[in-house]
Amino acid sequence: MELTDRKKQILKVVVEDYIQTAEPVGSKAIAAEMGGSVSSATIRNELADLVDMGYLEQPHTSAGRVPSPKGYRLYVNELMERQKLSIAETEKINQSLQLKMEELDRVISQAGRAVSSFINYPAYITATGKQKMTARRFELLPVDEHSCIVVMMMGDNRVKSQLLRLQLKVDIEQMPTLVTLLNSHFTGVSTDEMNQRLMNVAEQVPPQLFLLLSQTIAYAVDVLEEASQREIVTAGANQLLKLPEFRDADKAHELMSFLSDSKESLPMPDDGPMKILIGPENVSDALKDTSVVVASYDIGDDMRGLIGVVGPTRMDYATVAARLSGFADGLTRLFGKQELPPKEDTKE
Amino acid sequence: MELTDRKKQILKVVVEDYIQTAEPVGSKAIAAEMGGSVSSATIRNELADLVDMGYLEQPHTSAGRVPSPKGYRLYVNELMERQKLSIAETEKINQSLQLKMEELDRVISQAGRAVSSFINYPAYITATGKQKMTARRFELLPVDEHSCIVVMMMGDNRVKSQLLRLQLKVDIEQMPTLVTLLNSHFTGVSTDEMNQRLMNVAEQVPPQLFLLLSQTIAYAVDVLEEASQREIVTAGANQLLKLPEFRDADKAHELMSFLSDSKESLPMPDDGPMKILIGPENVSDALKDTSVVVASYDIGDDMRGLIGVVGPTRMDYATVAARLSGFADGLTRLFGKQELPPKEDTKE
DNA sequence: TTTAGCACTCAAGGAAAGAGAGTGCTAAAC
DNA sequence: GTTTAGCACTCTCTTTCCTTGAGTGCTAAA
Repeated sequence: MELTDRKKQILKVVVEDYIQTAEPVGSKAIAAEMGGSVSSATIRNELADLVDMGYLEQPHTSAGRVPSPKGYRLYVNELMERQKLSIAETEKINQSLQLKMEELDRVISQAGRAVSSFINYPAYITATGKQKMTARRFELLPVDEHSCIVVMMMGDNRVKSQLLRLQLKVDIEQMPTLVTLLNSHFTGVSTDEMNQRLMNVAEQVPPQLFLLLSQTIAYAVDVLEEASQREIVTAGANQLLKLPEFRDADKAHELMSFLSDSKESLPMPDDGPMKILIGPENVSDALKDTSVVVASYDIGDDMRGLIGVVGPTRMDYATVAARLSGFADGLTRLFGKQELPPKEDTKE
Repeated sequence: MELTDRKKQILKVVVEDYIQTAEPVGSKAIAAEMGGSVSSATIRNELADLVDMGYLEQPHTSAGRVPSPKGYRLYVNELMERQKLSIAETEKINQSLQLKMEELDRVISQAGRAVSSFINYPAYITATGKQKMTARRFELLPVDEHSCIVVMMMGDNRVKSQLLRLQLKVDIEQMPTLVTLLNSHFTGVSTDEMNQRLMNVAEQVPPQLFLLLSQTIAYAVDVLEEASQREIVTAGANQLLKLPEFRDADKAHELMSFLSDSKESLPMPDDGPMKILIGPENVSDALKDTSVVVASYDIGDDMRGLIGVVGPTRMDYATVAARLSGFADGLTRLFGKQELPPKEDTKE
């Protein structure tokens, strides 16, 4: 059977109507929406065809039609009109991204909340480095006999620091030696390699310095490993409860638990600026009845973030896609503008 | 009318039964649970009295009895047997607090999740300084001509640092002057005062240094203000959906939105190690039908944290109280052990 | 003061009936 | 061949009514 233009148009109407009302769409309503150029009986014939072809489903014999995942897919690929954001909306997005440039994590979690509250679905957000994070530079600042501050600059120019308590007193004069050693042997290499090298220099360094050295490396390894593992933040899960498809507490609970406990299995496509996954296209079982829209944004050169929203398959794809890519652009701009000064290597 | 011992015992049975089943408790069940020493008819008489006295309520004429807030209050104050944690439970709590001592924020949010998942109710957690945070020491590390790292140690010995981009080139030789200035004029004072002093020194400092100085102070003010404002983390809101009193999506949504949006109005008592607020004893409207149990824990000398759980008035107060104080103790121990080295002032 | 007995109340659950939305099919019209 | 009007049919949803059963309140006796 052929998918005529009229069939497509009807499909479009069904999808858009159903997205709004969450109620099966009847032939009469479709006829009305199409301007009365054809009668409801004609529509009925077409609808029957569309059901046969798998684009629509019928909850029961005497109900209207509901789009199938295949129907949504066609809609998203061909029928949907790409929406443009209104100036007001763009304005609002940018406003909600007027974040002080603090720590990356914090910015991200705030952005996640902003996305969720603007799109009205639960959102998740993450920043992932394309490669393992390494240290670029170390510095030790003596505080007193018992403690010193370790400062580490990472590959992405973020700086982390902490107070270290010294187990053994260390002569302040020896600090520079240690810093030189740190910067020459422990920068630009993986955490495994750092541990390795620590072992290697063990004998060349006086014991009380070695203790401090290994504390420093332990700290560095911790921070680096945490930084290179993607942290996923979710926000706005409670938005689900407003949707008719999640009025059932069990369903809502299942999805919300998934969102808060098993974030790792949320879709993380590694290509393209935006991806839409409809119902069964999702791998995770918990998402089989939901759709996910994910967009990516850039953080400097070698990092990349993802923002996604999760909603019912009956999702307003056009609006969500438009807004989400608005946010992605906003974040790209945000990071491009303020962070990551020119990347000259500064190892001495 | 007098509150005889038997009445109290009956009240206790009603509360404990209702806590478990969430169903109104009938006279027959109570009689059975009391060992058959009295008949259900006698219980009925007593129940009628307890209703008159306001300790119990009757959903409708022919239903069993349900504790009123006043009844819960009496139960919590007098009747409840303080539970001790089993060794296994203590073990489990300590295990879940085996957190690497990273940034305070991160520890706290992880602890919040642990609390929630161990107690099975939504939890909130916060760390609040008793006083405004101040800077204790500054350091500037030149990176290259365009940037330097600012390191600041705060009053609680936490260290924060960030890369600053310089608008104007700064002579490296001049840095020490600036550091001395920072440490002599901008440590130990409020952020307002810092801004004030910045204005005062404006004329005594060469312009290109002043720019860097003001960037540094701006960063410091940001960090300090953020550190002294209580951040409240909530976790496990989805636990609500398992409870029969929140099967209704609207109710659940209302409370969950409150928990995620208006955290500031969660109960934050400033005295005593533990506080239990039952139903209408809560100030916030959104919590009028729920109970809150809050415990406090210590972080070093001048900071103090709060963990609370939110649940239905029908909450297993004995267990929750025991577990929560187990967590509070665990956190106190955690912070006492690792953080905050001896507090000698190290300003030069 | 306690208890047995009994009539009474009320929510919850199920069956039956009616309403309404929408379909599928047929036969006529274009 | 396609479109349309007409009509019987199907199925859900809502309402109503009835039944059931847990639990009470009251009375009178122990």
